[in-house]
Parts: sequence; C-alpha cells; structure tokens
Amino acid sequence: MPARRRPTDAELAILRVLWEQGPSTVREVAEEMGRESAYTTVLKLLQIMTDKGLVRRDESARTHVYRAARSERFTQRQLVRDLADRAFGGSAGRLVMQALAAKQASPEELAEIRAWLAEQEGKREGAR
Amino acid sequence: MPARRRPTDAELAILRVLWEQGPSTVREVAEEMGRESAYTTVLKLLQIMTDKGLVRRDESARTHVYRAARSERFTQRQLVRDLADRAFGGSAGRLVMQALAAKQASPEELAEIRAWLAEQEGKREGAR
DNA sequence: TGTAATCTACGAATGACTTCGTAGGTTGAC
DNA sequence: GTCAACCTACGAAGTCATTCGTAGATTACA
Repeated sequence: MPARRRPTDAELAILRVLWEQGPSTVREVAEEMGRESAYTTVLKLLQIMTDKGLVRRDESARTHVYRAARSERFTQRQLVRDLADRAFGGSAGRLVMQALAAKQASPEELAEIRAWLAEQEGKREGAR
Repeated sequence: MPARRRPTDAELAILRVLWEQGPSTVREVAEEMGRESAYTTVLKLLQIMTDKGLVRRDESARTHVYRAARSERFTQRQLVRDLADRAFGGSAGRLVMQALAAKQASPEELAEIRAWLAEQEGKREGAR
C-alpha cells in the first residue's frame, strides 16, 4: 500500500470548507474562502483532490458537487498520528502534553478531557 | 514578519537526531539516520537548515559541528500550534481529544496529563 | 438568435523540497 | 612526497504543491 499522504495545506483549507458547509460546488467553496484564491485555483485543487481520493465528485449536473471523502474526525486523527510519529517519537501522550502547554484550552474543553480520562480510569478499574 | 515556516519532513528527521545526540557532525547525523540518505544529502540539508536558522554551525574545526537552534520542546509546541490552526480551528482542546483517541497513551502519560489538569484546576480554584 | 455568464479541462509557470554527483581542498599514513 | 580518505561547497535534476490564464462547451435570457 502506498503510504497514505496527508493533505497539503491548500487541500486542508478546502476540506475544512467542505466539512463545515457540506457538499459544495466550486463556486461555493471559492466564495467561502474569500478572494484569497482565484476560482480556477480552487477548481484545479478540487480536481487534483478528486484524483487523490480526498474528495468525491457528483457529476450528474453540469455544475459538479464535491464532498469530503473522509470525515473531519478521521482526517484529524490521521494528522495527529502523523505528527506524533514525525515529531514525538510516536507518543501521543507527549503530544498531548505539548498541546496543553502550547495553547490554552477552554474550561469546557478541559472538562471534556477530564471526563475522558475519568472514563479511561473507569475502564481500567473494571478490567481488574 | 515573514511567517515562520515549520520544518519540513526531512529537516525534522535531522532535528530529531540532533536533539537526541546533541551537537553532531554531518557524518554522525548521517550514520544515525542509517543508509537511507547519502552523506551529501544530509550535508546539503544541514547547509540549508543553517541558512534558515534551524541549526547553528560551529566552523572552528574543519569538520563542522551542528546543533539545533531551537529546543525540541519549543519546536514541538510550534508544530502543535500549527496543526491546531490548520486542522482544528485553532482549538488545542479538540486536538487533544483527537490525539487521545487516535493513539493509546501509556498509563504513565495519562497520569501525567491528569496531574497537569489537576494543577490547572488548583490554579482556577486559587484565583477565586 | 445572439450575447453574456458560467462551467470544466488543461497547460504552464513558479517555487519549495529532496536527492545526489562532482569538484576541489585538507588531512593523515606510509 | 604521494595517495587514499574525508571534508565542504555547489549545481542540477526530479518531484510535488500552488497558482492562474486560456480555451472550449453549455446555459440563460433579452
């Protein structure tokens, strides 16, 4: 298997629009991305991403509709795993520590993390 | 300011060697990286990295000695912040959640994370 | 019908990343 | 001194990512 490549920066920016807006036309994506990139740039990228399998294209109408091939969550995990491998010796735990130190998480997010950890604790207790 | 670029894959691989081994010669880095890359490839990369300011070079001896310009921790945080911005809408908390879900952290790491969270909790209590 | 708007496809330019060969200088062993 | 081993510097090639212009087809509508 040819080692799955992570989406590039430009590709990721487009994926984020597709995840948020759902299936979209080239124009819809381009609009959302502001006047940063020309219409044909977005088109070209979406064509490339179709070839790579990052998005799926509905060609039933003249104006094609694109949607992300992978869920946001799936892709995020892939990216996190990739970063853990490249920069943290594969350790997700160390990545988490640096993430907590690097950017302030909101109290809600901290609570969510605590809850997750508590759940893990519960599982380990239960496994005894 | 010309937006600091994150180290590329090849550069990161070299930085990891420098962080682990400390200041090293081209040969020492190349040896550690196995026979994957030719000696001159490592040399060229280190020269480029010197220009970029990613490493510092001691030229006092004929055989130059390179060391990472930034600490491992500093660079890791930079990478995490970058990923949070590109793929998580800037939210470190959501990145942490996906990291915890993506790769199993060791019990020791989980304990460390719990300790960090508890410390945060303590600070917030104290701030009342 | 004819004209403007809109769409896709494609080619090409540019720049970054990565690789490695070659050249030329220095060192050390004999 | 000579020769092999080793060092740096540099150029060039190949790939990938990103950008956008142009061309050609289709649609909308006055």
